[in-house]
Amino acid sequence: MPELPEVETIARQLHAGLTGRRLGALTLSRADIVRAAPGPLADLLPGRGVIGVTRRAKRVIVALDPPGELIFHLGMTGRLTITPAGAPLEPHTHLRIGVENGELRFRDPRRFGGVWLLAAGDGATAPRLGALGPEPLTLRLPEFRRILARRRQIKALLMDQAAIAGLGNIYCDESLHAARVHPLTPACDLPLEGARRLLHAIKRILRRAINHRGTTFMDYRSPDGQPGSFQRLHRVYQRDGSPCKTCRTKIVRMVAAGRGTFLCPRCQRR
DNA sequence: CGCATTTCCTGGAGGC
DNA sequence: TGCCTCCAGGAAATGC
Repeated sequence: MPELPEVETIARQLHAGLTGRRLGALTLSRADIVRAAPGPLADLLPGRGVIGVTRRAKRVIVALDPPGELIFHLGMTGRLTITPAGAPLEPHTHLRIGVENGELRFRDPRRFGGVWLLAAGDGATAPRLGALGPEPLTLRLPEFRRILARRRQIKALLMDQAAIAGLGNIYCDESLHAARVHPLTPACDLPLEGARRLLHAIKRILRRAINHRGTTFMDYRSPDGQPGSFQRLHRVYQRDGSPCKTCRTKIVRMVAAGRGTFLCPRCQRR
């Protein structure tokens, strides 16, 4: 499940592998993964150059010349790889684009992900590419406090991409535990010190996860095929029944914001 | 407004 | 071994 650190890892590798290359032949095996485009990708992409690859929230953005943006959202099981030409085709490969050193491939078994081709700057209004809140890594405390100023469960708020963009279930739970905040706490009930702790925890955990190339539980691999390793440093996610690494109390699982949610009932009191 | 539920989709896990 | 059912979840839509 690619969240911000995984998408950052993917974008960095694609940037290294694609920048300065020209896009070639295109094969689209499942048309419905293209969520928005001004016309057929096969007419619009081949021949264009790649200026660079960046990340915004959980999206991979390929900047094109002539100008435009090819955006990938990976959903749950989406994977982007740069594959040698002629490598065996893996199941659920929906899109292939030739590049000089091989092929950019987009796979996504569950198809929660998708592809957008946009004129530069059109990102905010495209269908199924909803508005995004600020990036957590550069968020400052006063703005974070404004975001928190609502009577809404803190977990639901952190998961809402329109409030803060890029956190998903894993890093949300890990951050709440590190900051000792219960997931059901109304956001506006967090005192100044709690908000400061939570923001610092979010940033620290995201940075450390990026350094570990993200978390791999099942599907996630970066474009070079390697798994991440941050799962070894998880303190609550998927650890229900195991002792809290801080206080030895058993980690419990509950449902919050419609998602499996892991917490330490002692470290994270209501 | 906020929260829960449903929808999309497949592979993996567990039951029998 | 082989079915069957259930369930995970990012994000949007729907219902209360």
